[in-house]
Amino acid sequence: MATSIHISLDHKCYLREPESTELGKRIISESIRLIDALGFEHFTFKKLGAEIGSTEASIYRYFENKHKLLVYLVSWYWAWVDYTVTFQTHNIADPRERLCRALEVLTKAGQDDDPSVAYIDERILYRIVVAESSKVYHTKEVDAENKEGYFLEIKRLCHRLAEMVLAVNPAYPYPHALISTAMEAAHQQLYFAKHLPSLTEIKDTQHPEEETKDFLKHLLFSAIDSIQYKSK
Amino acid sequence: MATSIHISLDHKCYLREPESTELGKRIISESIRLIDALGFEHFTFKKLGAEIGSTEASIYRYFENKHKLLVYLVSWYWAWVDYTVTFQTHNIADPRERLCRALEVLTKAGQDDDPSVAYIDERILYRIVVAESSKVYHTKEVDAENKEGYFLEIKRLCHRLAEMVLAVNPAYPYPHALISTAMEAAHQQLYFAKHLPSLTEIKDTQHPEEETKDFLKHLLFSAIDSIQYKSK
DNA sequence: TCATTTATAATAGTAATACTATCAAAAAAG
DNA sequence: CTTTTTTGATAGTATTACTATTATAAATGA
Repeated sequence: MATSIHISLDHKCYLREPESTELGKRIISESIRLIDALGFEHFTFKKLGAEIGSTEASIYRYFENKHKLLVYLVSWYWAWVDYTVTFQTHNIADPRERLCRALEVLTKAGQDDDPSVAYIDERILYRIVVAESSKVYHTKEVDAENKEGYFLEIKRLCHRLAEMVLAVNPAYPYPHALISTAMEAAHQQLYFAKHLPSLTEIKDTQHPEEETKDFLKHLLFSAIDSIQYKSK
Repeated sequence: MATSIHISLDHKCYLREPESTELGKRIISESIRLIDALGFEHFTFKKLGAEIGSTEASIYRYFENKHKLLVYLVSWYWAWVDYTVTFQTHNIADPRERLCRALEVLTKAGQDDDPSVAYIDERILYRIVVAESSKVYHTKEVDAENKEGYFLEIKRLCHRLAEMVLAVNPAYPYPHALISTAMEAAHQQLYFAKHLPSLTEIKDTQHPEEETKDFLKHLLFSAIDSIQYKSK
């Protein structure tokens, strides 16, 4: 991912497009740093304003509230993973290998050294996604926000991966459920490894992403393969 | 579960034991109703006070803040599931059948018609757990709260189920990861079925718990069985 | 039973959060 | 170089998340 790419979202969770201005980009890049440092509940627009040498009021011109900013960050992340999965799998003919590669991207999305967008630190963003992303849809407003298209990016990726599952075995009956479970588990297991280690065999030392990938690979392929293959 | 049982927690996330007084019990039973109705972010002690004809200040004598109240509710839920799993599986000799039964309890914990504790509506509590439980450990305070023992109940259940996995196949290398994934997925898939249906094949119509159970049963047993059996 | 401890209700108050409004200055666009 | 747009500075409001105080009510215990 050496050349610069552009990730655009399928919805407008913002008031003003943050990538269109200098201030907007600073809001994004510093909010990533600050949410990671403080945790989402302790993060406020006032603190962010102080951090970037601007004011609360100016930030409110870009995002209605901090929840919508989180939606933006998480949606951006899923759009980026979707792009990366597509890019990394497009010339792989074998369905099993393709799904394997996709799982690798999914579990190693936090390892990227070569950021594709200058003002977004993907490694820190990944930590935010692991720790906070479930909050974007665990709200009373989930149905209204779903209608607004706020979750299109994760749905698109889920569907793409589910199709890869079906390419391996068209008879597997729960491709989307399997993938959404894996997408959540990829983050959860890393979080558990770090904070609640007795809930997982994954160790936070060494290469937790690698171990998570192995666990998920085995989980997915045994589920897919234990259904007798039937072509469409 | 006809006779009354007593669920006690392994930690003190409260200031005063709520089950020891009339007010304490009203705090628990009405907070369950109110969190379900408003969602956790819109829920406040002031609103709860109004609901139960008491005051904010009185509630603060039982719980330091609303987060600790949620910890209490979710811990109670896991302790109750743990109790139910133990009760429902203790005379089943066959390891596979035992794990099956446990998975059934896990996915159908919201179906209980015959509440074991008078002031706790387990069906509503289950909805709260499905929608809000991940928030109890997704905070900056997770490590400190873990030290205080706030997550002992879920860890105990996870370990119990992991042992059931090992009883089926002692060679399976990720029993805790598998179970923690399943515990989370049981709730997530129900939530997705209701709010983000394109992420799952589970339908919210009819019997989503039954479908979730089938999905998880297949997922777990294919993972466990695809490792060659080796006895300890 | 009465004295004493303890729990609750009522009220008030503070600091922080989550915003909204106004207006002038600066920057960008035409 | 004028007009529009964006930002910064400031102020202000309602709500949240508490803490403190005191009077009363209830429970306890000698």
